[in-house]
Amino acid sequence: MALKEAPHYRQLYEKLRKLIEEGTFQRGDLLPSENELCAAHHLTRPTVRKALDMLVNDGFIIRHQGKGSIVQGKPKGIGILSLTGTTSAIGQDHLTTQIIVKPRIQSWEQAFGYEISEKERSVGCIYLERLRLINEQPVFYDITMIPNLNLPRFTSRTFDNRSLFEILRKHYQIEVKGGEQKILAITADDRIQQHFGVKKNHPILRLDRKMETNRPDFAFFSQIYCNTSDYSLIGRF
Amino acid sequence: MALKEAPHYRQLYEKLRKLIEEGTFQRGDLLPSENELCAAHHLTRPTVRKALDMLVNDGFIIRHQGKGSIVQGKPKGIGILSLTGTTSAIGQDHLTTQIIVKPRIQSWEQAFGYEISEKERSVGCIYLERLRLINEQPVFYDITMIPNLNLPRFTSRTFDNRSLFEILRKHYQIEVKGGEQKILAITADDRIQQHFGVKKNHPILRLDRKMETNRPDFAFFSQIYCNTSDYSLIGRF
DNA sequence: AAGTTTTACTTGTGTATACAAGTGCAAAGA
DNA sequence: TCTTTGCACTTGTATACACAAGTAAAACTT
Repeated sequence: MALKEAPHYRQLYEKLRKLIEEGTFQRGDLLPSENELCAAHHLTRPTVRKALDMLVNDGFIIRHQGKGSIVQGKPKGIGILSLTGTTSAIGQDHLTTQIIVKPRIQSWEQAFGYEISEKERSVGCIYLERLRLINEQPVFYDITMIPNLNLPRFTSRTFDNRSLFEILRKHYQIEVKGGEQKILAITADDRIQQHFGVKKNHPILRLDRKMETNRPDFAFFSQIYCNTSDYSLIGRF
Repeated sequence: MALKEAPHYRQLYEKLRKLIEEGTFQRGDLLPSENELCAAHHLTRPTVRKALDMLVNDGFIIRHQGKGSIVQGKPKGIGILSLTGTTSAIGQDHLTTQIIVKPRIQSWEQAFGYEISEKERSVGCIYLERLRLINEQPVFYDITMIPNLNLPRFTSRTFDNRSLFEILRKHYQIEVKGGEQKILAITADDRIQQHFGVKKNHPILRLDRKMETNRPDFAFFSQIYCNTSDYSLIGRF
């Protein structure tokens, strides 16, 4: 069962996306024109335009008629983790991750209010808890549950420096395409108070999320507690 | 200065969107096939597909190869977190709006932490405050600031039943295409305590948003307080 | 030198066509 | 009767082309 090759427009999208993420194209740069991309990749304009449309949708570029495609840079926050704080931009340097509960396989009946299928229930889930610190200050506490389906060696991987999304992308070709989320404000309970070092009644943001992926029947779930007193969440919609 | 007609794919998108919003097409229904839409509207498939692509992006339909375009209904509970505006959140029946500060023109220097241009500053902004209730229970309090640019008769319009987004769409052909937001959890201050009828230290969700529109240099701003104790925000990302 | 027009680029919209690939059902076969 | 095949439908991908419309700079005119 050979993997079918991705369509051309998707391949081009991936290439360009990578070039932007790696910084070859910087914010404010002009992408090669559509016709140049056509020639370079032996494609026709509608195909090239489809790839560019995807980049627009994902916030990597904007286009101006008569001018060209202008690079915006990596979109901030498609999976939460972009923040803005009193201290300005946060490079990944200042972000550290502590694994509170190492990835382990366990049973589950549901996931943060989201229903799971019979199959997902029967295979169990990969469960982990992480604490994220920015400048040594705890900001996120997240609990993740992933159906234990075709993820070899997952529990033995390291999560220290990379985001979960990136690991899924690189090693398993799983791309988060979107999802559903509930957001609410709560007060910290005992456990969260401890992790965040805050007092009773401290306001905390909670996100319950279902992440949908490029695999049609594969989704996973997270519950995330955020201390937003110094770093608020930012994102695009 | 005649208004230029919208492109065909956009017109078709509007038509289909309306049919879905009005309930002519219900969740689970199949839309007419692409070829049928071509014949009915005298368009070619690429044009029709572009309209359908937009409906997919906005969550109104999904498509299955070999089957057809399946109506999803109005994008879910989203309200605040997607482009459709708050009125589609619950079903308009249970949602009422009280205008706390009627739309008025006033000066501004900035908008909830977002920078504004010199021109925007000089023309002033349309300012309004609204309280939204779900089943007679106050849930949202929002402050909106809109640059006072080419919006005739705006301050005299009624906001009772329609969302702000819809008014901008219908009367000014302004469509919110996306935006940026900051989300944080806070505790209710005196004013919010009063509006929501909650105690001190009650956790409240606050969103500071910049809304970008189809007009390149036109954006507006909202700050939204949400009492999420009974209704949590639902959204897609 | 300053203003205007032209020109050569860019992206935006739209048509016409072809074939691939998934779905569901009806007809033909065992 | 049950299974398989085939067909008619659907959406997915891709080519090739044409013209509209916005942008910027070169070329021309005054």
